[in-house]
Amino acid sequence: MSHKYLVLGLLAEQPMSGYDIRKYVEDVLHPATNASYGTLYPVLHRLHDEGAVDVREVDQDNRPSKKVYSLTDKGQALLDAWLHEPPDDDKVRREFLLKLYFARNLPEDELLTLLEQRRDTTRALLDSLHAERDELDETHQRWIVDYALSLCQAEIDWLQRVKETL
Amino acid sequence: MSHKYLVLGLLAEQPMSGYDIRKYVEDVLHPATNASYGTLYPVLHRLHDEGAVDVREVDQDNRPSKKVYSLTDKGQALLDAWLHEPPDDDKVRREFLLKLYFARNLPEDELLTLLEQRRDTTRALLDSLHAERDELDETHQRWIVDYALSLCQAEIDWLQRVKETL
DNA sequence: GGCGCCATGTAAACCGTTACATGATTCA
DNA sequence: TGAATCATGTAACGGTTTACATGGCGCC
Repeated sequence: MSHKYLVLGLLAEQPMSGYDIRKYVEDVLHPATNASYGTLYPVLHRLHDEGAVDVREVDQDNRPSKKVYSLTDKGQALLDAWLHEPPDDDKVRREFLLKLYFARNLPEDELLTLLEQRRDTTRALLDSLHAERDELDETHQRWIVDYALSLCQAEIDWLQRVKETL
Repeated sequence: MSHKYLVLGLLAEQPMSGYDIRKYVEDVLHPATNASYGTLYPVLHRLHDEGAVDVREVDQDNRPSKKVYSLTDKGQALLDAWLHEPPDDDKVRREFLLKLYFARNLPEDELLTLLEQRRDTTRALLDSLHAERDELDETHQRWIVDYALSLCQAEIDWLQRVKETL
C-alpha cells in the first residue's frame, strides 16, 4: 500500500472521494507521483479497515452519489509520523535515456531525430506546465510545478549540448 | 519482462553475466533505471527460452564460474525494432516532493530542515556524479552522467528558490 | 574472525496497470 | 448519436523488491 500517504496527505487537506483524489493527483501532483483508480480504491478500502479514514455517502443531483472520505485522528497521527521520517529516494524509469544510450551507434540522422523528438515533447510539457502555473494561486502548489519546470528546462539544455557532441 | 531491452541493449555491447549486468546498471545506468538480481536473472532465463540470447558457462580461477550471455541474431533484431519505436514516458515516484507538499503547514523550522537535508543529499549526489564523470572516457556514457548532473543542479537551484519563499 | 566481493538463483509478498463492468448526464 | 465526464469498483496479469540460500576467496 505505497500510496497510503498520498491518500492520507490529500484527505488532511479536505475530505474527498476516490475520484476526486485521482483528479487531484493528475492535475497537481503529477510531477511527484501517479496513481490509477485500480490502486486508489483498494487503498481507500484498506485505510478504512485500519480506521485511518471515515466514509460518508453523499447523494448528488444529476450525478452518481459519491463516497467522501475524511481523516480520522488515527489517520492524522499516521500522516504526522510519516512526515517526520526522512523521505525515501526517488524512483525513476527513464526509457528515453536508456534508448538514447543504446542508440548511440545508429546513423547520425536517426540519433538526431530521437533527440529532436524528445526536445519537442519536453517543450510541449514545459508549455503546459507554464499554463498550469498561471492558474495557481497557492505557493506550495507552485513549488511542485516549479520543480517540474526546472527539470524540463534543464533537460532541454542538456539535449542541446548532446546534439552538439554529434 | 520490462527489463528485457535493458538486458538486450547491454549484451549488444558485449557478452556479460547477470552479475556483470547488475553492476553495470548500478555504476553507469543508474540515472536511467534500476534492476535487482531478482529481476535480472529471470529475465535472462526467459530471453534464453525465447532464443534471444545464448549462454556459455565460463570457469574462473579462485572464483565461482559464471554464465556469460550473448545476443543472438534474433535478440539483435528485437533490440533494433525497439530502438525504432518511440520511447515510453518516464515513470517517476518522488517521495520527497510529495512530503514537502504535505509538510507545508509544519512549523517553518521543520520545513527548512527538510529543504536543507534534501539540498545536502542532492549535493552529495552531485559530487559523486562529478567524480564518476571524470573517470569516463566515452561520450555516450557522459551523456547519461551529464543528464543526471543537470537535473541535480536544477533541483539545487529550485530548493534555494523554495527556501526564499518561506 | 569477520566483512565484503564474486556469483547464482528462488520464493513470497507486494505493488500496480489495464481492462472490464456499469450507468447516468451533458454537450456538440 | 456519440463522446466526455462523473463515479465506483474488480479481476487478471505482470512487474518488482526483499529476503533467503549457498559458498569460496581475499583483506584487515
